[in-house]
Amino acid sequence: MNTTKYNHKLIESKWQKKWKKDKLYETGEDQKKPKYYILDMFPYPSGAGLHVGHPKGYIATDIFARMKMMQGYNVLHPIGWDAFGLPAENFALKNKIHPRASTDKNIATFKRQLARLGFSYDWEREINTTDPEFYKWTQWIFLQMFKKGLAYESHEPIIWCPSCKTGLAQEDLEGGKCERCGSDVERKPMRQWVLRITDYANRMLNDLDKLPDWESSIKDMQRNWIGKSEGAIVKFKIKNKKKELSSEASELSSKNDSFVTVFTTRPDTLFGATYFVMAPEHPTVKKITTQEQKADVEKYIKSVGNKSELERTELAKEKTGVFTGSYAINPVNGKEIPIWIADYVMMCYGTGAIMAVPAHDGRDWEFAKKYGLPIKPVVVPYFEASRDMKDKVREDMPTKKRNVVYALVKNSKTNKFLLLKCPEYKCSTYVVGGIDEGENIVDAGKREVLEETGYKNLKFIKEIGSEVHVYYYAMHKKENRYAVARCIYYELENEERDEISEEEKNKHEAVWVSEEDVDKDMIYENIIHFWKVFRKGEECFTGEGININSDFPDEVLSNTKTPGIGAFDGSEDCCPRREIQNCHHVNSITCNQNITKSLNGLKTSDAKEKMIEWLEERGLGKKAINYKLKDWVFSRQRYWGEPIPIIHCEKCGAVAVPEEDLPVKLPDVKHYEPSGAGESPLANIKEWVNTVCPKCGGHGKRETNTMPQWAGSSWYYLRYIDPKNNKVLVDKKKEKYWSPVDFYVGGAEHATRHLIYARFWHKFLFDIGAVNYEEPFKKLRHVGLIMAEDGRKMSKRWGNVINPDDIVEKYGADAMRVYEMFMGPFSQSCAWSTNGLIGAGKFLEKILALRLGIKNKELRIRDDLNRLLHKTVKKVGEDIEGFKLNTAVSAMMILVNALEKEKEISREAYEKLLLILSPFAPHIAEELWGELGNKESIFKQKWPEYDPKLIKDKKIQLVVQVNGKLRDTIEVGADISEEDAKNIVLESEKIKKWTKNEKIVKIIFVKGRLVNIVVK
RNA sequence: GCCCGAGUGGCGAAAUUGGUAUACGCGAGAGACUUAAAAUCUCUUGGUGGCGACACCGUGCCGGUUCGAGUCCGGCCUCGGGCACCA
Repeated sequence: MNTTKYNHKLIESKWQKKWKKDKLYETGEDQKKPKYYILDMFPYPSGAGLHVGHPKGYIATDIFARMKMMQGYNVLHPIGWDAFGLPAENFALKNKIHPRASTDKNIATFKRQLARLGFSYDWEREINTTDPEFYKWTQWIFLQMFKKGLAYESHEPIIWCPSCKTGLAQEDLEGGKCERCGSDVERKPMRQWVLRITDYANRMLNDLDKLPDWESSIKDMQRNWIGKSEGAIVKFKIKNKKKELSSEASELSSKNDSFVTVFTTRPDTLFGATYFVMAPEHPTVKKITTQEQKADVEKYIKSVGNKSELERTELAKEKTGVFTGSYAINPVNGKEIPIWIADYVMMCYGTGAIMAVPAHDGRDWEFAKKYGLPIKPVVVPYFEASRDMKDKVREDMPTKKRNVVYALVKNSKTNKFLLLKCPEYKCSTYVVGGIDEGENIVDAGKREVLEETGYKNLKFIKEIGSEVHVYYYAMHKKENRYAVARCIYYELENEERDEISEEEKNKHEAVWVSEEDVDKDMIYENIIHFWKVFRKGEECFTGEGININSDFPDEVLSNTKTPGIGAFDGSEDCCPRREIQNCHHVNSITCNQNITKSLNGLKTSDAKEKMIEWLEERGLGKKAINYKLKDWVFSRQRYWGEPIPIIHCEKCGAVAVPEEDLPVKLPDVKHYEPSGAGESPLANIKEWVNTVCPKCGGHGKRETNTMPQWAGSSWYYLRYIDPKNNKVLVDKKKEKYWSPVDFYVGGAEHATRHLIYARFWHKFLFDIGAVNYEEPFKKLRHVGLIMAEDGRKMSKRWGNVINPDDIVEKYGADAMRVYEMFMGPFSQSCAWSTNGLIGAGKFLEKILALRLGIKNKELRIRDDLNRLLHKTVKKVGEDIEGFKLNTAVSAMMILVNALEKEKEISREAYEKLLLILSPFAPHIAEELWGELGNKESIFKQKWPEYDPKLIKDKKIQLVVQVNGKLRDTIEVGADISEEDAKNIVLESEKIKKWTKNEKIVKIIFVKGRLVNIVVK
């Protein structure tokens, strides 16, 4: 190589062959060395092959892995194939080839494409989820779950994709449609296997806090997905309905009444429950609908059934519903409230029924307004003076309760509002005053306006919102005030006005303010609150506050005939959903002997607690936690997946395939199209299906459903550690050394599926003692997409796909690697730019050209250049560690630009440059390294070190500011003292210009950085 | 509606976490080499004013804290991602 142009094809293939031959990237097993396990989310080998966006993450991990190798770690950096599942099967169906054949072909393509980029994967550890030796262990894990009761059969309606002809999990939906084909999905009752992931919901949620090196956005997404809500379940008695409705006669249900249970996060608002709503599919609906309402209800249920899932959620703007004719009894006040059905209540969340509190829930409010249902406020906003202010409540002072009126007055002629400006507090308020004993609030407001502003003629318009409570310390009265404030809105009839007293004049000034400026100088939240309510119109109050209207009536308190806690027996009409019935998370509050008679005056959090206590004492409800996360629907009625290792026997039921019989191999079939009848194509292979029951030896039939695409990926990272072990899924000693994955990199789209499933399986494996750690992935980073040059996603549809093969062919693997790292922050999505790629190529060519200036004999490197070299070594190392690969590249560019200006450069400097470049551009670095006469691979070298002493600048540009504005920079010694700096700075002509006529107030000195002269 | 994240030149983006805003790269313009083009090299490149040194403005918008704000606080606007009638 003599020119600056280099033949990338030649050197890339040369070194790829050599590295392979020398087994350079074989994983070390010397457990005395520190280990580093760096993992990419393994690819799904689709038929389309790779585009340039796919390898971005692999390039980054490869750089990281190579640096760790050079730093002396045992590095595990494996790759494999996630190849079961719908996409592969649909591809095979479309192209009329067997999925086995198409999958093998796709893998070969992917492998070839990846190999060209020169990755340091240890191919000895390659895995493939469709390999029976691999999925044997996927099946084994399923069996362990089955044995622990975590895998169970269910017949509940599930999401069904009519186009893919299979059941799906909640996670397989995207915007209410099938994530694979975009079809509208249906609900279909069918037999299915389900994994009890909800049992792990709380642990998965809490343990997120143990993962400081995960991106917080992904943790937030998981928290959101798990969706924990704390609250209570409450039983509502159905009026005039006896237990004969119940399908089962429980010995605990000695009472004859029938109940419906709701879940609520706001038990404190139970007194405001003025009606009751069930989901249209709720099993109890049929039983409680009265004869008169039957026709309406049936018609409504039918109309809801015709709506797709999507219409019902996203597009349903207006709420609809219908009265069932029955009433429920509100347990806290004995009131009869109508039971409606409405499709804004979902069968799939909570208990499928709600208590409606229109005063404090937006949806209930909307519904109540539409259907004229009563709205009863039971919580009011509460404000306490904030901590820093002088009016903070004082424990040592008495408290006086007062009823207060806020008078909001508008002059319609000028469209302005009357406010009082208080100079003392630098704020404005409405006219505010106490209501005298026996005085009407409207009159009180008028009186106050007259006294404080002199305006005589006001017309009452309406009251704004409901009352608010304010607690503060009244300085002038030396007492705490608990004010119950209401706001009355008046309009000015005419501008007739009395003189007001001098005293009032001094306190505040009456001003008229336009609508936009009303809240400008308002500082008290309680004052602002009413203004917001006034402007937005009537809205329900969903926040926290103080309870009102919440007295337990005597007849309810004295009623001893309340049902016991035993009524939570899970009987169907009580609570049809398992999550609630068998809720493990219930904590009983210890019984309180004092009878609670009212929740009035309690803050929301206290009111919740008290209410739960009250309900629990009477067996009317209990504390409960609900999750959005649903159990994982785990069976697919399709061919291309791991067979579920279960045998059905008429006598013994579902029986596990004995472990020694694993794997249950996926049989070869001619026709693998899904039937659509809710059976997998495997059902047609009689000789495979019919078998012997392992338990009784009688006739058994194999389970014909297969596992979903996400099964293998839920544990594959463990198999890399010990890929050929045929005794256990992973040797526990090896696992202890290599686990957890130190660094995991992949797409953010896996935040709520793969990463939730894998954490679930891992925790299960931990529980059964198969692995050593509770969490699989220590550090997680997500890779940003590469968009096409036109800013759209790369897709066949737009014809904007760039194939890495073409890029490698034309510009070389190294240029592509450097460019993809340089294009922007790793996790951010970014558009491809061919010009940018060419720029990266130029950078490599510059390095190539530099070698012509190398002097082999001793060459003293200039101090400033040497400093830059060491700084760059430091920065590149730290940036790789912090995954700031774009700035690592830019740092190297800066160094190269500086070296380029030199006529001669030292061999040592050049070698250091090559060492830090090598993870990014392994082929060219290895080639140049060899060209210098080195016999051993550059990747066997030690990562270069920098000298911290050398890095320190001797001279700095001292920034000189006057009043924060840059006026001069002066070169000084880096360790200049404050005294010297000030003296030098004040001598500067440029600075004198700005300071000569001014008075210097003070001088700020920041060591090694700047001087700021403050003048007046 | 709720939960994240982000708004900096013509573009991709930097900024030692409160201390010279726009590093590095791309693009553009001018010049050198060339018969010419490509490639390569050199210079210029936030805006306004000025021949100029220089001055003023400038990190989505408004306000605040500070000697000093792209960075911190409060209130908006816009875009991206996730969830979504979640009771």
